[in-house]
Amino acid sequence: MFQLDLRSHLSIYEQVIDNIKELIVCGAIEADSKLPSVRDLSKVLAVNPNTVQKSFKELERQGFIYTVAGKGTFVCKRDEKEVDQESIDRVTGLIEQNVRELYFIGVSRNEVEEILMGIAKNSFKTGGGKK
Amino acid sequence: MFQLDLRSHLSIYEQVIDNIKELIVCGAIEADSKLPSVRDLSKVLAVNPNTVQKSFKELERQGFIYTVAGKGTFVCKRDEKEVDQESIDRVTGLIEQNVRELYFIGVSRNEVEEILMGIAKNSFKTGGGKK
Amino acid sequence: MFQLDLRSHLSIYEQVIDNIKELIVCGAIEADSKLPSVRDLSKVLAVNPNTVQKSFKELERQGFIYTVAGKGTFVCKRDEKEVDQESIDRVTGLIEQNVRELYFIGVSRNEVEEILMGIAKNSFKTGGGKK
Amino acid sequence: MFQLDLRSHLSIYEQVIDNIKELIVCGAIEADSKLPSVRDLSKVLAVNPNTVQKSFKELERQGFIYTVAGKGTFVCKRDEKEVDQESIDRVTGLIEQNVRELYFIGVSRNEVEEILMGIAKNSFKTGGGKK
DNA sequence: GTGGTCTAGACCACT
DNA sequence: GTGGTCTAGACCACA
Repeated sequence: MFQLDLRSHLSIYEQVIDNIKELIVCGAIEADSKLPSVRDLSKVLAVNPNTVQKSFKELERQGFIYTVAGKGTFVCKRDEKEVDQESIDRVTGLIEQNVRELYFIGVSRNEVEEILMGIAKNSFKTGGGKK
Repeated sequence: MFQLDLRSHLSIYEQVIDNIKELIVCGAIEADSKLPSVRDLSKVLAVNPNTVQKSFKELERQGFIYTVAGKGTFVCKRDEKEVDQESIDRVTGLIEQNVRELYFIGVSRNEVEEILMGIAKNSFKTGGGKK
Repeated sequence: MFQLDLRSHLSIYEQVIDNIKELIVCGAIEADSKLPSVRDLSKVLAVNPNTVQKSFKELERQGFIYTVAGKGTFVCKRDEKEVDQESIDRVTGLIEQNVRELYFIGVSRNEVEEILMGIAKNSFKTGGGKK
Repeated sequence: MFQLDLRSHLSIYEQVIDNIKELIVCGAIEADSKLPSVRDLSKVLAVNPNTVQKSFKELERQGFIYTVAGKGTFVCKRDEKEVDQESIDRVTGLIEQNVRELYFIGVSRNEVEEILMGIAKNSFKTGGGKK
């Protein structure tokens, strides 16, 4: 499914969150399809089940998955979620942070703008938009 | 010079790094000018000198400052840092991921574009650019 | 009769209890009228008969229904349930606690009053009252 | 500080959340004062430190406390929090649930209204309002 | 078999 | 000493 980077400064459960989120967001996992069980995924990743569960809990809190007791964990449909300002702010903050990092690296203002405009256009092709 | 947010979940030494980077990148501290000493800065910020020392070490490793034994710590010229295409690609990838997440959350294409334009402009004000 | 929310974090047998209670309290099911059998209801709801059985047991324990061996399960008359002051005090205390939390969150007095008025009216429509 | 009810159907970490929240909301713990450490509280309550930490994490998420790494956990000032619609909805939902329970117990509509109005007035005296 | 909770430890970074 | 993370188990209710 994906691999963990044990040397990363991100904790394991954060990596699990990011990886699953990416799989969901880019459409690699279909809506309402079942995720691997906590136990199975923990075995595959060779980590403790509690760690995986912590990730699942957070993913549910953020509205990416839902759990059905005794059945498993499933991917949310996009349409079912109302646009959540908190999430928008959170992600916008992450982008700002990354843009600052671009400046730190030494990218000029114009280049940053080009990068952002490029992303706005390309990501639309793959990620789609509301209308 | 700047203020720390003790409540932030970023550790103090990371905040020190980020703040000094910010000051350097936006030009508030000129190239080759001297930074406050570890002892002075630790007093101003009311933190342990070890914490400041750790931040300076990391800033030096990242090529933002250099130390002259017995003299102090100084800011590197921007040109001395070569623009690292690999880093740019990595960060650009992260931003793309975040933008996909925005689409998934339900943000429309136009809104995403507005957000990106807003960041491009605001981050320039505070984060500065190469030219 | 009613619908289950498999995604709810309330267990199914609790949902069955709540829904039947609701139907009884608002008068949708008359006193002494017969409830669907465990088997029938479990088919309609597409759940395990044991789950429905468990709900009926609990509803009987709480005094909402009674069973006649070989005949079926029936709804108790409202008057047969005595109003329990202790329970009222307990639940009232919980509501007071919630209201304090609203104030702490920063809701103004007027808004709290509006919220309470709204609940008093809406819950009557669906939840019903004694007379 | 408070006591746990091991026979309650609420899990331990939920009881810890509710108890601490109540202490904060009714003003028993002053703003910016330090809560017992995770380890200490876990000893007092005779539960596992992880259980207490789980409660603290959720309390922080809901905006009642904040943590300072290496220092401890502290109570948020009310003024620092912007009114959070999500929290209002959550608490309003809890009140609705309790009101339904009142109807179930057999309280008449008029009595429920009286109870709610009484709470609105009394809780204002102790809990205070925004203006 | 599923997720949810909990225990009794451990190690880490930070203050 | 503080919170944050993680492990390797265990038990529970539920389906």
